[in-house]
Amino acid sequence: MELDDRKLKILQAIIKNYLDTGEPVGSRTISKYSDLNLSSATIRNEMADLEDMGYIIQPYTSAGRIPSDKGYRLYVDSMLANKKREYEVMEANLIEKADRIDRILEKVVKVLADNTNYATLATTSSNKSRTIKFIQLSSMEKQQVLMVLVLDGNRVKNKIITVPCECSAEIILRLNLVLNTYLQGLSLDSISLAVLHNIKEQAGVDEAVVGMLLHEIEEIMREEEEPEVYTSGATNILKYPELNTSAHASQLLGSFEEKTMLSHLISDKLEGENRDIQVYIGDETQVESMKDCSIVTATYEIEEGVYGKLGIIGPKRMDYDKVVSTLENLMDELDSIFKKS
Amino acid sequence: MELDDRKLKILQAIIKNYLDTGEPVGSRTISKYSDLNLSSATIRNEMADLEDMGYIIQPYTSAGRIPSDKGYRLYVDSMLANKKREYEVMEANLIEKADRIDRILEKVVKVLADNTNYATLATTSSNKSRTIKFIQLSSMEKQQVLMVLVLDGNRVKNKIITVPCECSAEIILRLNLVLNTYLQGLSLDSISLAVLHNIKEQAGVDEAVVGMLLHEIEEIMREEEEPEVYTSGATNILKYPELNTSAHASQLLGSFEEKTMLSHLISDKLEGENRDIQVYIGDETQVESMKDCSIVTATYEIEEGVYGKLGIIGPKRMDYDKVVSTLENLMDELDSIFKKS
DNA sequence: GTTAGCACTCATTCAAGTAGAGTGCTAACA
DNA sequence: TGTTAGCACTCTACTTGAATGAGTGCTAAC
Repeated sequence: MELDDRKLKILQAIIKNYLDTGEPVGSRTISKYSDLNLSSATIRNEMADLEDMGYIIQPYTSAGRIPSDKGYRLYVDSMLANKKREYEVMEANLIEKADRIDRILEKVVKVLADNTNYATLATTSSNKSRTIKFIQLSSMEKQQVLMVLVLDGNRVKNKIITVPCECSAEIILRLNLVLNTYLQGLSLDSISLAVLHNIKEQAGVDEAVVGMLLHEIEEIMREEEEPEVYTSGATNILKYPELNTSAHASQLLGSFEEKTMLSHLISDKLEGENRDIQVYIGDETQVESMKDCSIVTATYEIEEGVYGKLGIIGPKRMDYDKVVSTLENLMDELDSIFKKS
Repeated sequence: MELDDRKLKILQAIIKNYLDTGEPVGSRTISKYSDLNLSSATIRNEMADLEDMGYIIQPYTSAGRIPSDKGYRLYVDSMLANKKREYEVMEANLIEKADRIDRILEKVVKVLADNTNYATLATTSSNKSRTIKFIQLSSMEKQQVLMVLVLDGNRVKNKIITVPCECSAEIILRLNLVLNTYLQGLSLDSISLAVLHNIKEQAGVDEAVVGMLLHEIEEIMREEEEPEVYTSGATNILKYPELNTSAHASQLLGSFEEKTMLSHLISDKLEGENRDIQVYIGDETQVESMKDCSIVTATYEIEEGVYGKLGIIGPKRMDYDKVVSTLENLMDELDSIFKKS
């Protein structure tokens, strides 16, 4: 059997209607509210075909039809194909005051969640190791040293370190010089033993102290390799009855608190793909608890070659059209923000 | 009518039972499972009295009784009175690696949520204005300056500032000196115009730049006055059927994303009280959406005279005993951590 | 003061019945 | 040959009513 034009139109009508109502769609509804001018009987025949072909499902005998994952997939694909980039005005006063990635992303997920009424998340890049832009040690009181580490993308990390001996101003100064000289521009992977050796040699202090500092630097950077996850609007999920069957909802929301799992969710599967928008429907998410959800992800560029992801999680019947265009819009915005900085 | 000993015992039995089951408690249950050796009929008489006195409620004719807010209140008060500080071993490897308040609190709320199975939150102190411990400017590239601000309690804030002109190393050095000299130890309120004047005079740079820096400092400190809120275990709320009526749950969880509201929740009402543990039952929380919840809060000391709060939000029938002892335990722990640092 | 007994109340549960939406199939029609 | 009208059928959702049982209040007896 072939999916001819009429079948396609009927399928689209079914999906559109289902997206609106969340209820199974009957033949009469389509016959009445579409511009096909066909009787319900004809629609029924076609629907039977569409069901045979796997695009729609009948939850039980004599109920209307709902789209299957395959049906959604077709719909989404055709939508992505002739997307007409209709820009919405989004209150994107993001740039102001948002001087650091974490602030920006916090705001982005919030804006996104408010705009779409779905759950949203954003991750910073993983895998790609960050490089050191700048290190600054300052002696605080007694044996405490404040270390500030600026990584590329202006990610600032700081840590207060208690060192075994008191450090004079000169020592701190020297350490700053040495550390910056040798480490600037390096990523964790590219710090060689030779570099470490040089640092220790030229630091002019107790090797234990230097070792400690280096250890902390390593730790901070390792930490940074774990992508951070920002979420918002998790409770939006409760708004969709089909996801709000306490068993699922609770599990789903739970996973929003366990952020590590989420980061895998949207990072893993996108490795190496192009930076377009991706849509995962139902089982395609590969996560049991999300089998009734869809995930839409987008990639943005933090810095030359360093990517982060945005994700939206909602019911399968999410408003793909709006989500995609919102994401596209935001993605461009983010790109330009990061390129500027 | 008087609340004699027997009535009290019956009330306690009712509450205990209700805490366990979440179901209304009947007279027969009490007669059977308490050591009072009274028939159900007698219990019924007493229960009628207790109801008249407002300690228990009958949800509908011929249902068992459930404790009223007033009943809970009595129970909690008597419990707090003869509390025997039974320490539980809590996996409090908090101290390690947690060198900054935010990390500690993040961990605390998580541990607390895992231990109690309720939703938890922690706020840093508000109102009490923080003081500047240390300022460090560093010139990054071009016209960007990294400002690191250490406040009391070792709260480290940083911001990258784009200044209108390039700053030489000497200028930065001088600015550091001047800013630290004049601002160290001051809170936002105690920075006088005279101080500002002195700084501008001695900075030796374009007044615009100094103004900008001061402005940023002010902003950071203002930001810091807004207490930050850390939450965890929000979804635990879904575990309690009486809170999981979609209407409420959704609103309740929603307020967990709106952290500002939460901070008021546990900060406002405690101003000026002693630092004991406080319990708010039902309407006492003063929040409509929490009228079926109880909140238990505890105060910990970040630094001499600076307090933060911990809060646990659960159903009215929460295990007050456990919650209180867990909080007490944790509170001491926190106090000692912060005193050490 | 305590208890046994009894009538009464009311939520909950289950089964049966009804309404309605929707289908599949067949026969008629253009 | 494709389309449509009509009809019997299916299945869910909703309503109704009866049975159940937990629990009470009241009264009278101990």
